[in-house]
This record gives sequence, structure tokens and C-alpha cells, in this order.
Amino acid sequence: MDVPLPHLDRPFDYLVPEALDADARPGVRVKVRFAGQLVDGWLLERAESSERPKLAYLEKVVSPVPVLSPEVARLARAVADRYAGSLADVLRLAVPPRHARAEKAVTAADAPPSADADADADADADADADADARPGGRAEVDPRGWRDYPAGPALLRALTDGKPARAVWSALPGEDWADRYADAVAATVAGGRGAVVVVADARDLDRLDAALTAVLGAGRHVRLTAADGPARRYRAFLTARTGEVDVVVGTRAAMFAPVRRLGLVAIWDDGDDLHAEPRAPYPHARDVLLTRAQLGDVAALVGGYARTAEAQLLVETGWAREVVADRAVVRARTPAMAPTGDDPQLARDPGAASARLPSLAWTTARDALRADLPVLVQVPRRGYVPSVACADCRAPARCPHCAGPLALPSAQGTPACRWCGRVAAAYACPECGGRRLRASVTGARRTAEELGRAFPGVPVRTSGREEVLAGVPGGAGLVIATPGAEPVAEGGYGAVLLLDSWALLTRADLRAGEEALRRWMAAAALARPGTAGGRVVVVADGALAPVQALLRWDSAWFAARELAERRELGFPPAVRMASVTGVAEAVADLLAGARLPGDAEVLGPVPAEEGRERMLVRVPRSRAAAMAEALHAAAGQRSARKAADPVRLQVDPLTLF
DNA sequence: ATAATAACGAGA
DNA sequence: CTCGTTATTATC
Repeated sequence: MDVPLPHLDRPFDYLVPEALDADARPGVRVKVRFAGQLVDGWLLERAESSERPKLAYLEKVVSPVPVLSPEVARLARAVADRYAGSLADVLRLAVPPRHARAEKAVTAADAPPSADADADADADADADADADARPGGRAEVDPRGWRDYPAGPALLRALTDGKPARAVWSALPGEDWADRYADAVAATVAGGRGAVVVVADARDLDRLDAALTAVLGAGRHVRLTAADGPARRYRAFLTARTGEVDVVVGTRAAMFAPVRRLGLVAIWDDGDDLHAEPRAPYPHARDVLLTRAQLGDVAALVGGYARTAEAQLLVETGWAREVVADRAVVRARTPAMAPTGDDPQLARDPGAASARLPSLAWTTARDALRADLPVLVQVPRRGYVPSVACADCRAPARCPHCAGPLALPSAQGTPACRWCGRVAAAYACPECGGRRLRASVTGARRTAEELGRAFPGVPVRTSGREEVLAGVPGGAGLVIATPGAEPVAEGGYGAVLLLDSWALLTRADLRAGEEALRRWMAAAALARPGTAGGRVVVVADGALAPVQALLRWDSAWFAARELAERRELGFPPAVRMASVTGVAEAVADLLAGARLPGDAEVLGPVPAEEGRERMLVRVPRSRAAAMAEALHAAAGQRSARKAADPVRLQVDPLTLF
């Protein structure tokens, strides 16, 4: 039943009229009369009989295409249970809205049975894969791309053999991750099975798409992303559902893609917050894919330059094996890295001063440009509240009460603390006594102008929200990019400058360190190895753990540390948390009605957006299912008695404070 | 939205 | 104690 009310989150029985008997197959969309009105629904299964004495008839079969596969139906139920949500909510995410014209086009093309089997076999790789689809005649996928990782070739073999291997992969700097993912998919296809790969954004998708076309040939995979529009999305969905292709790559929208004989689920860069679905019940792509692997004896690949605490947990619990390079290989591939303070000697070098760069950063960039190599400068995303620093000595302005970062809410406002909210009207710098403040975070555009002046005659490109560059040529040039928008440089960057990292690290967020490291590694990975002249300068205190992890290219170490800390503090993923958000009475009402497991802790309230408050419920991971069930049931009770104020339930929310 | 069912209170 | 009215609840 496609109604979001939690107390109606269960199947209902209907009679199938004679006329609809043929079309009424499991997985089709239907319309039924429910409580007097017509509502949409899903036909989950046919049965001979019902416990119910008197049944109404099915009103209509919306379309005879069984868009909901049994595997996805099972997955959706599991995801709903995990996230204390309703099946209907998950199905809304799992099955894209119907597009009648696209449906007609696909089913019409599908009718003449498989005349196109060899039609577009244009590459030898394609021919290989075709031959291998038959059991008995499978060829190995070339494992050379994975040879830098001792466990890599074995992983590919396991994929071809159809074993449910589970890997957490830490990519080397300079690694072409898209090619490696294409290898993994090809290995799976060689074993006669399909794959689902999820990436964070359109740029990553384009890259993976191209890599797959190169390895599998055209027409063997399909891209599924909401950004392509409803018609193309539905079309891609149907192409997969009908079994025409069995490799689906896409953004979050693809995590539920129906794939025939699914053999591999994979996610790249699982720390990117775009992987968290913003609609109820807020599932995370990594968790959906892992659930899928768990339910279906399917292999799983979780990869990134940086490792998340969640991925670390998979390794530590033994659920997955890590696929990492030896330290010697890491050292050989890593660019030369150096931290630099936010600079006391800034003014000494006139060029550096005009670029607002610490002198080490400036000389590093200058040297790379002289060697005719491109330079990448990573600057914080616009839209951040600008942090402020002393205008005289550039010491970061910190709150006198709690030492939190001060911020300027508007250009000419009074600085206020971002942690405790106190207004610092009469701020005086503790270092030099200065009373003037300046914004210490500057957007990409202004940085670009200033850098352009500092290096006259060098072409400057920017890549950010408005325009994201996929790649830049290899010669001398400056590239200013916000995190996530760094273009790939031909041959690698000669220098990568990570600026204004202080803004990243002081974010009042549990994941600030992990996120900073993730962004730095993503940028640093684009530099040449140190042996080929690649250098990275990070403007941050070299003693900080995320900076240490970057310098050593050891995000596994950082993730283990992070996870240990979360265990100590009792934060996810070491425990399972749920947040309950709404007006105070509604939140209290829901929690009062929830039969939470005995060892559940209820924390809060903390104020949330406008008039609402938020409570957190924390349980050990072994009680996760019981907590979700209790909260869902409590939400059901509330909706059954038509409680007015809505309450939002979020399991493992991305931000806790 | 609507029907069933439970709850309630008045009058026999 | 029964009947009719009203609140409540489940909805195939």
C-alpha cells in the first residue's frame, strides 16, 4: 500500500478479478480501493486463499510490467526495518516514478527476443565477456591493475568464481579508481553475474561510465541517476529490470537497481555525504548495498582513497577483508608531503604575501610551475560561514569563553562563536592585542584572482559548484578547486596546496577530522608521486591526527583511531543511534510510547531547527533491530490515533549535533 | 472517507 | 437491562 502511514506498514489481501488475472503478477503496480478511496499499491504476492473473510477486488493493474523484483522487495523490507521506516517510503526510493512513454519504448524494443545479442560487440573485451557468460568457458580478467594490492588479484578471481568476497579497498594515490572498479565489474561479468556500482556525483559517474565502456564495450551496462531526468531514469531502470543489461552504475538512485543474477555491489568514496539519502527513511547507500550483499550472498566492494570509520568496522568485525598496498608501495607512490603553519613569516616573501599563501606553499607552487607542471589549489566550498582571524597577526579568532571558532554572520556583523553562540563584541586578539578582524576563509574566485596576480602569465582555471572541470592539460597552470571538484591533471599535478584547512578541522562536527582527511586525500591523490616531483603542502598543524594520516598516507590508521574514539564516546558506528525530531510534546509522546530495549539510553533534548527539539536514542549494535522496531511501532501508534505534530525518525543520522 | 465496534447514558 | 446515540478505531 503506497501510503506513508507507519501503522499501515503491512500487506493487505485483495481478490483478483478474472480480467486482471494475467497482468496481476507479483511486482506490478496496482490500484485498490482502501477505506473508500483509490490508492496506489504494490502486488507483493499471489495466494490461493486468505485468512480474511471478505475481500475487496483489485481495482486496476497500473502496468503489467513487474517493476518490483522479488530481490528488491526483500531488500526494501530489510532497509525499512533497519531505518525504522515504512516499506512504502523505501519503495518510493527503489522504483523510479513510472514514465509511460519510456515504458512503451523499452517493452516494444524488448518484444523481438534478443536479436541484438552480438549486434554491438565492437570490442574484444565484449566478445570475451560474452563467451564467459556461459559457465565453463570463463576467462580471467587481467589483474594487472590490482597487482599493487596483494589481495587484489584474489579478489578479482573470487568475483569471477561467484564467491561473495567482501573488500574494503584503500586506493593508492594516483590510482585510477574507475579503471579498478571496471576491472572488478568485468571480473564479475566474466563469471556470468551482474553488478551495481554507486558513486557520489555526476563527475565520478562519467568517469566510471567511460572506464566501463572501455572494458566491457558499449551496451553492456547502463547508467542510472536522477540527474538524467525522469524518462531516462525510468528507461535505464527498465533496461536493468528486463535483464537486458546486468550492470548498473549510478548515483544514490542506483542503489536499489534491479539486476539479474547480482554478483557484486560496490561503492566508491563512501565517506561522501551525498551517499546519504535525504528522503525518509534516510538510508545510506553504503548500508543499502551491504544489506543487499548480506541478503543475497553477493560480493561487496567498499573503496576510497580515505577509509571511513564504518568501513573500518567492517574490517575489524571480520565482515570484510582489507585490500591495501604494502607500505613500500605506498611510499613509492605518495607525493612528498609537508605541513606548514598558518604563517608567521608570511610577509617576508612579497609574492607569497600578495597571494595570501604561507611561504612554503608559495615556493612549492612556484617550483612546480617552473618545471612546467600544473598546480592544484584546494579551497573551501563557498557558502561556509566565513571564519575570522586577527587582521594584524592572522591568529585565528577564538571565543574567549569556550575557545570555539568565531564567525561573521554577515559582512559587517558582530562576530559570534560557532560553538556556544556567545557574541564577542569587544574582541581583542590574545596574541597581539589587535582589535580588527578579517575573514580568513576566502572563496575560490577571490583566491583565483589573488593567485593569478602572484603568478603572472600562468593560466588560472577554477572548478567549483557552477562549473566542474573533469580534467586539465599537463603543462604549467593553476587550478583552483573546491573539495570534490578537483579535476584530474594529465600526468598528475606537480604540486597540490591544501589551504584554509583550519576551516575544515574546526567544524563542530563529529566527522570533521575524517572529512578533512577524505578531502585532502582526494586532492593529494591527483599529484604525481614524490619520485616524479609531486609535492603536497597542507596548511595545518602537523601534529594533528588527520594531518599525520595524510602525511603517511595511512587512512586505515586514522579510521581505526576514529572508530576507537567513537567506541569510547558511544557514537556510531560503534553503537546504533536514532534521532527523534519534532516539537517537544510530540517527541516526548513518541518516546513515551516506544517499548525500547532495556539497555537503550535516551539523550537530549538538544534544540533543532525552529521550535523543534531532538532526542537521541542509543543502543548497542546488537539491539539495533529492536530499537528500530520499537520506534517504528511507536510512530505507528501515533499515526493510528492521528497525532497532529509530525516526528522525524532517523537511524544513524549523518550529523549528531 | 466509512463502516465496524466499543463506550456510554438514559429510560424502561 | 436494553436500546439508541456517540466516540473510537481499523480500513483487505
